[in-house]
Amino acid sequence: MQGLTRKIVGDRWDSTFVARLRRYVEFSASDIEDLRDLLEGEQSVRKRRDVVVEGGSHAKLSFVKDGFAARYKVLRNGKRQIVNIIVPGDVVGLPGSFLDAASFSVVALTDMKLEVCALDDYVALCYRRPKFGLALSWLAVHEATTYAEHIVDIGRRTALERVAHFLLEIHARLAAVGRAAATAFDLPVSQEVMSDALGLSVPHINRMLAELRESGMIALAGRHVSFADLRRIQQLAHFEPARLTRIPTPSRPAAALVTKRAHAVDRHVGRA
Amino acid sequence: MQGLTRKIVGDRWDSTFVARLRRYVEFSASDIEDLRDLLEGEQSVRKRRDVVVEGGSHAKLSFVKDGFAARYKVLRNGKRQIVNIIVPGDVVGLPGSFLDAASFSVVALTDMKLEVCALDDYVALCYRRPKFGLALSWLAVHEATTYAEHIVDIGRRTALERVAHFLLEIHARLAAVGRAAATAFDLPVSQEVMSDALGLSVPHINRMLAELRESGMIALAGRHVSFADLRRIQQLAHFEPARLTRIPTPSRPAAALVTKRAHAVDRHVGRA
DNA sequence: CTGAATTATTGATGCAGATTAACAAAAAAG
DNA sequence: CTTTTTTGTTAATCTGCATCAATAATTCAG
Repeated sequence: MQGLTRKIVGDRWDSTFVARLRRYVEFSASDIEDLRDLLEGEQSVRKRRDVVVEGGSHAKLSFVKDGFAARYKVLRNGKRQIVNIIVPGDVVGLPGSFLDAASFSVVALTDMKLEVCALDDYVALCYRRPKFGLALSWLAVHEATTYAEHIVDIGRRTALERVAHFLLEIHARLAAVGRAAATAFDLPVSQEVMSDALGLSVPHINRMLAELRESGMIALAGRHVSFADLRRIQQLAHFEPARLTRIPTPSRPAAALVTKRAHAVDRHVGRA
Repeated sequence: MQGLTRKIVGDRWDSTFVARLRRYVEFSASDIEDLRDLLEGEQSVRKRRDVVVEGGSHAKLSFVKDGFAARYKVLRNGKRQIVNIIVPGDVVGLPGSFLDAASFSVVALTDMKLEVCALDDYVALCYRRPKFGLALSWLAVHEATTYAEHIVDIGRRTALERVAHFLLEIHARLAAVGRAAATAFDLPVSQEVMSDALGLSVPHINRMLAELRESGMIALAGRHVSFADLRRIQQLAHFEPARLTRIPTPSRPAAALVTKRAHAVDRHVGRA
């Protein structure tokens, strides 16, 4: 059952997603082999179509090889909130697989290429190679952190700061998987999408972009964004890149379990 | 190394947190034993103090036995955004353990009791019992989903809806761990905290609470909240409880890995 | 190449919610 | 019980951004 899969999958499938997983843990060649065997082949999704992630036992995990998507929710009043922009190297299907009702949907913002595997199979792999379970945890935590930053964005930043922060965040995420230059990138996203991601109206997004342009912080050529002065815009946006640690390797197999006394934490109050 | 730990920990430590983990996977008595052995003892944190989660290899996971906390970030302009309210049964230390710099902090909103274990030890346990790695993934995904809902809240709901949704969400989370009645609960949280969680000003929170009271949706007695008409307020808030699925058990040890053809997804567009 | 559909841009108007400032009511501290 | 600190409540004013509306510029489909 190996040869077949590998042939369909091709030889350099591992680029984006394995690179992503390797940010969290070290994987051996045989680990990667095992993962590769789970893949059911490449899927394409057209721009504007939903990326389907059936619930229950048919649930799938999809690794984004190429293209952009957005996870969103539509309220009864018709407003849409985009919760996350999905970029190459991301995994689609995590929340979807875990919740009965798909309370969130995912649309392709561009044509996409996905590598799909069944959640059940991935879980089985985790039992054989626990490393993958941990990698999944890290991935999920990383995603949660992205969401957390998004909350700060929407909750307490001004419109201008939000837009700036949004651009910087996407840039950083693309750069992390080698899809962006040092100070520029392509953002295949309309202003309407940005407005739904940032909780602003389209006209206002437009004005803020204009302001960033006029103040010389960014340059726009179609949907190519470049940062004129990275420092300055980072400062404006209160942006700080997330530096994540890797999963501790089990060097000491079942580490010394020293029992410690319970003690009160003694630190200062948490307000500024 | 067992007996000692167990004595300190006490006999019914498992109530809240194990109940929480059991929402995701089935655990045997011996699984629980192993987890228990990791615990370093109970910690107390006083109201208004930071819950410390050292980074790097000293990272700790803390299981909240009792009390409330808030994960937050303070911007340079002095504004604070609370990203998540932490309730009994939650785990503190996930993002903190994974990121180098503690970009978020956690304050105790009330006096708290925590059960602490070293992240390294938990990781080691995951290698021995992969189930725990998966449980951690589910926990993290669940948390991410909570965050996602919070983004929708702040991004696209009116102030009134936000406050209503906030109350309903906390209520649901408390009810899930047996800390709330069917239509009432205690919310040990000041209006300032609510304002920082919901991205609103304190006076406005106050008005919205008053409005909910006047319209007969809630009753407030000090910090005891009760819902007069659950349906109505749920409707107002666009609230739908999250129903999560459990981790598929590896019934078929290394499930049949059938290779499937790559095929394009064919569904309709994702807008309303 | 041409009309249709998105997407971007700009302006005028209104309102939701911020801000500021008191003051009342509770807790907490002493 | 008194003082201090924290929390809640209310009101007056101001503003950032939504909303609505119209037009230009693109992109897409045939």
